[in-house]
Amino acid sequence: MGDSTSTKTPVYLRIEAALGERIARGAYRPGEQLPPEPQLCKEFGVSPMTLRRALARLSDRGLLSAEQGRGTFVRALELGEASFKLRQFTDRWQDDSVDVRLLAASTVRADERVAETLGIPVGERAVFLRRLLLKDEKPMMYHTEYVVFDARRPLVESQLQITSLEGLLQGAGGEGFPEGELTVRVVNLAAAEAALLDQPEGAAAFRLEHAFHDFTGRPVSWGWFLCRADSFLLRTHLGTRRAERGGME
Amino acid sequence: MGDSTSTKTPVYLRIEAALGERIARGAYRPGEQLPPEPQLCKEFGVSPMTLRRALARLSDRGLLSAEQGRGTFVRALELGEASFKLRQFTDRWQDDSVDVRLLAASTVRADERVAETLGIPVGERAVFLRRLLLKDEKPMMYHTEYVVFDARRPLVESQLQITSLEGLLQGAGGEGFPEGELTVRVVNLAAAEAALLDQPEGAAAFRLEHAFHDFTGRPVSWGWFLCRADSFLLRTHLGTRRAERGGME
DNA sequence: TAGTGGTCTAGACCACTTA
DNA sequence: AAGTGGTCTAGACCACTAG
Repeated sequence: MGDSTSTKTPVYLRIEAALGERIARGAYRPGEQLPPEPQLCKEFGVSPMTLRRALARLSDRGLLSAEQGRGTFVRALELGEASFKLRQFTDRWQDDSVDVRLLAASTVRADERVAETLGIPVGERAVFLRRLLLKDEKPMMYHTEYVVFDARRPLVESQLQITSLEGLLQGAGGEGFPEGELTVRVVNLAAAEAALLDQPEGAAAFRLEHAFHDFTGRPVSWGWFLCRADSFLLRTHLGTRRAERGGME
Repeated sequence: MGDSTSTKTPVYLRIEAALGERIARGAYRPGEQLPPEPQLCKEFGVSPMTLRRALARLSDRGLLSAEQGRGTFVRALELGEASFKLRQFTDRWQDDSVDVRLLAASTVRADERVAETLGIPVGERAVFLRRLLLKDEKPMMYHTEYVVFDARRPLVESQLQITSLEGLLQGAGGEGFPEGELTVRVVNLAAAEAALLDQPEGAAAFRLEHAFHDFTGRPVSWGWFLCRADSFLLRTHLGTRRAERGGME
């Protein structure tokens, strides 16, 4: 008597919720062993596969750890298990008040760093792009990007037409490319960057670097976003509570 | 030719790898529909449940999206789907060369901010802790923490005995508490903080804030780590390649 | 209506741990 | 040997989408 989780919810989700609730309330304590699967099957009146589906999800969430031959145990909360989704980082800019202003678009000769990152010879041509992203007229992100020049692929044109953040996030080398790496660092803004972002020189900022590759593994694009410290953060919840749904709060 | 994934690998993992490979090589392109499940079952010679397990994992990884009644489709790579694991953030400090130095341990009267965050009246007693974390004698993180004072729970003592980073990450309010929130921001270091971290004043730094609750949802602990910009970053891979395993690279 | 994915069953067999 | 979790089967029935 308790959970009247609208009867249409799949059984495995209800079991997941029920067990998560017990952990949250302390009925099952960290380190404790859960009842064996056959017993839980009887308790919930389901087949092994269904029960295991619920347990697997709880394990994925880091709440349980199953050890073959020993049992299933409640895991103590570990900071290291936390994971941050980039989506929340940019969610608030996903509306019409966001403006993408193209500051520069040209081809340049690759210097040493660009050449190495893009896997091309020094001096080779590369597309160079700079954008400023504004929300309600206020600058929020400053984007720099280098794209391998390829006459057969009209990347330049499609890139130039990007005027929304969604387009930029998907189009930043991502259009159809299957591999990418992202790195988040923290930096002090240089004078020019700070000025564009309407921040004092040396202000702290996130630096979100991205690199994309094509189907053969060759680099295609490399760049980074500088994000104002006062407008961006990463947040996550650790533990039993259900993950945040939308992202609005 | 190709994958001789040691014959002991479970079938569902081999199917996941095989399909992921096709996406990575461009055999299945973003937006394309996958063959229907019955066909894939025949191709791989497995039962529906096993195939679906592989598909479910690929969906979880963001490579596929299944739509009931329509089909299963290859998803284009989206920046927003990226997720960063905090583990990598701290992994490199998980050895014996890390030293935890206790700078302060006392009880204080909660000021307005502490009181609000910990959910106690202003002026109530709280445990105050400051630690400096060093690696090879070099300061890396600066930790500040407030813990609700509770005479029945000898948190203070157990906290004082923490001398390893592992202990601190698990013990930072985490010991047996089922809920927590983490926030990553970027800040400029104040003079005192910078001095302790051997950085110039105003240097950019990560600020990892943590808040923990007990089984009834009441706040127990609140604090934050300041992390040198040159020693910390968050990195992730987007796309088909298998997620990094250990964290060492 | 035909075809798709989503859930669930009631077992089987295997791998591992503990005693 | 007994008990644990891990994998897998060969179906069933349902919900949804499309023609």
